[in-house]
Amino acid sequence: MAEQELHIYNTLTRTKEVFKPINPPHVGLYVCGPTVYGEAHLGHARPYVTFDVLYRYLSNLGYKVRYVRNITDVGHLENDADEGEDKIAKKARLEQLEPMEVVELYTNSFHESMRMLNNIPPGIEPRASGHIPEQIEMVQKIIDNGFAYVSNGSVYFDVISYSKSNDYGKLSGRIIEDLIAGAGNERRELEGQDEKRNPADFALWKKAAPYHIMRWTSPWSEGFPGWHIECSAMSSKYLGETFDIHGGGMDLVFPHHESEIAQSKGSCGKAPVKYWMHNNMITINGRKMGKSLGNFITLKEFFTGNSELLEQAYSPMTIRFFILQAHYRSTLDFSNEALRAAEKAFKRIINGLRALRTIEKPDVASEVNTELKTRINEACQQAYDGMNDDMNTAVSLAALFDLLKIINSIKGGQISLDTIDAESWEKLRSTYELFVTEIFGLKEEPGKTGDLMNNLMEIIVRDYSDAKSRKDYETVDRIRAQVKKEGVIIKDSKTGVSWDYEE
RNA sequence: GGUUUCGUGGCCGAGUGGCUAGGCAGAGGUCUGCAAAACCUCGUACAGCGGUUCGAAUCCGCUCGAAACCUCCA
Repeated sequence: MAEQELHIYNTLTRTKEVFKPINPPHVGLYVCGPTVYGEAHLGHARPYVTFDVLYRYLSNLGYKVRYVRNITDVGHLENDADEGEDKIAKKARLEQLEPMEVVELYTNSFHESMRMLNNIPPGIEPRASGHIPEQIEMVQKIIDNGFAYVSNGSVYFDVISYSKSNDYGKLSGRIIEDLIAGAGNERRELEGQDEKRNPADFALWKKAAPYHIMRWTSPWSEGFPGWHIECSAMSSKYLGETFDIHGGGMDLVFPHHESEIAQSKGSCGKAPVKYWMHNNMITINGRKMGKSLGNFITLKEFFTGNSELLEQAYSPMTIRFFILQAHYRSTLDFSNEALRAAEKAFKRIINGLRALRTIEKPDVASEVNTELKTRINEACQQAYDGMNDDMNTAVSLAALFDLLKIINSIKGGQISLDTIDAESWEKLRSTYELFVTEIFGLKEEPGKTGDLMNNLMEIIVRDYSDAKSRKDYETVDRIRAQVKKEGVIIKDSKTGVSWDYEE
């Protein structure tokens, strides 16, 4: 059915490329995970939903995907403060908790949010703190190769030395001379700046200041790993020196991913990644939602509605759908109105799924409607075309809405099943089911459709239907009014009676 | 200051040389004991000004506006 190849936009080449795995059918996928020093917010949901859909789609295409997403629990320097201080250590002091307590708290919370968003857990979720030896080993290799130097117990990557034989700045489109000069911009004087040979150099290992809590022994000092080395060390450990896809937010392109490339090439001489994929930001009032801007809304707040910026609670599936409605490389603007629209649209899609599952298709079609057949074929094709064109979920979703109209028309009696041939019906059914549940990962909201509820409603709906066929409208109205009190709506249609939760 | 990106109808959001995106909201209609749902119809939108072209929302230039990165950041 998917007769087109998957194209993905590669930040490295700034073009859409045909996706060809290095060792098919295996695919290595690495996504930068969270730094667990705070609650995950809406902005965090974007890459994890985006790359979850990629993971699901690749798997569906038959690839064996190894999906690795790290947990950053080592903490990095905080540069917006007066002093350099470990993020996790700082939070620990403020809350009177052990650093690893903070790490556990927010890691668990993160996992809970991911589970609610129906993201499939990565196959491997390595923690930076559990891979200190690998990071030290990699730093040593870079030193041995002459691309790093030790200065006062810290180790820095030597950008100038590296640039003589490599293109530092290729991924982010930066010009090395500008970086080396470090002039023109309003860079602040950062701690340790005087230890560097050049402002563009970045830390591979930092000697711990006395107040720094998280520290490990290394050949150079008691300290902690630099800002970018964990991803390099862990991705190469689990996916090999060169792997297929590396994903993350656009804000990580420089310096994080640029430095990952440099570290890998500096240690083993190979470029680490074939396809770099970056999702765009979620904005609020036109500005990036971010920790440092203080304009973020946590996922938990969305789920509970407990925020002054929110007019109501929004379910995890609403959030997921909201993200899917835009292309991942576009900015996506948050607003209550947009969320409410996503909520209603999601509901329609999921109701369509429920309807679809109740439709029984007779084996024979009396008179086939060729126009309808074409419409089904085109919509199904468009669903795949959208995904194949750099994962354009917005286009695929539009195709699903076209299929949804057909499903609802069948259910509502406007289209007769007799006019659809068996093959087209099966295509419609399987495509809709596959895209909604498997590829987009949308599902009925948990707790809303327990078996008990379904069974009880079955009884009630039967009485309702009986009363209706007797034209006992007094009973009909009474039943409807009673269930409405419990937040359930009974809906009549030509093909039967169904029920749903009230808005 | 440097680099890059963007500006689409009331809102969100695809598209990127000629062909209806889609969703939400709104208007009208069909169906219906009523209601809800569903279905059908309706919006001639592409920041502004020039240019290229038979033809531009889509390419080029300028103007205006916004954002991201250059510092931890999804």
